[in-house]
Amino acid sequence: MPELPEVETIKRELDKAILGKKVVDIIVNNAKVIREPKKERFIKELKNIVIKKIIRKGKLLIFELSSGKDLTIHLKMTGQLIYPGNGKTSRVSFKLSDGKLLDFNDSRLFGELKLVDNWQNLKFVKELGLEPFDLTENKFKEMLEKKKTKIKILIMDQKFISGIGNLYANEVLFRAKIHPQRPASSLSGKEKGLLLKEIKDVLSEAIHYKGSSVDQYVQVSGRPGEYVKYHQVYDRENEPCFRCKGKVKKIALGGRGTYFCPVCQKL
DNA sequence: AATGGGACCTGCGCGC
DNA sequence: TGCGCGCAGGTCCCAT
Repeated sequence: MPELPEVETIKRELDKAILGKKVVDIIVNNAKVIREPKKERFIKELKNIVIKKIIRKGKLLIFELSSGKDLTIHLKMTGQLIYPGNGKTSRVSFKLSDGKLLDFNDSRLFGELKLVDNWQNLKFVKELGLEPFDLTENKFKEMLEKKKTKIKILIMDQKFISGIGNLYANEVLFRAKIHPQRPASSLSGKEKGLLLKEIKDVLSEAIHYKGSSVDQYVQVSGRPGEYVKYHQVYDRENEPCFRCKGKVKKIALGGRGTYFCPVCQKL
């Protein structure tokens, strides 16, 4: 499931691979992933435009185009961007001016491609919380103060803070020794500070290792990301905690698999 | 207001 | 072996 580190990895690779290139053709194998406008207009308005700039906001990728419009890409759970692609399993392929394909793969069809006038006007973007790296300790403490929500649910809320999904939420809380069901406002000042530090540290490390290849995520090159090796709790139910040798526990929280060490992370 | 559940989807792994 | 089922989780939507 691509979260901030995976999308950032993709963004950096795309900067090197396709920036400044022209889209010369669009091959649509499944129109469902094109959310707006309709397929015909999407193709027409993308043809012969140049990719001027690539931006990441939370888990969203944005291509700013020479036409003045923007192409936004949300990978959701199983989206992949592959370059150079072969077009074989793609939902949509973009043929570029270098003759190569940029493939958008997405087995589950949750992903979203949108061609919009201005990405900043998207509701999703307007409501998006701050980037973790833009947060100061004081600001973060203030944000947590009145929130009674369970801390894990809160840090996965894209309106609260952008970029953290289920995998990294589990990892971050383990490292900060905070139980996922703690009410956000119950954290001490020290815990809040440590939580923000671990959010930044874990995300930075994951970017360094080019993301976590669980499920379908791969880099643009098709290679896996290496951060899985460093996971402490995610997908480790009943395996020993690396810190205390207790057993990693799995519970459901907000319908999502939640992994933690009940010894290290007290309620 | 905040929380919980379902919907959207497909592929995989499990149990029988 | 093969089939059917449950589960995986990002986001939106609806009900309570």
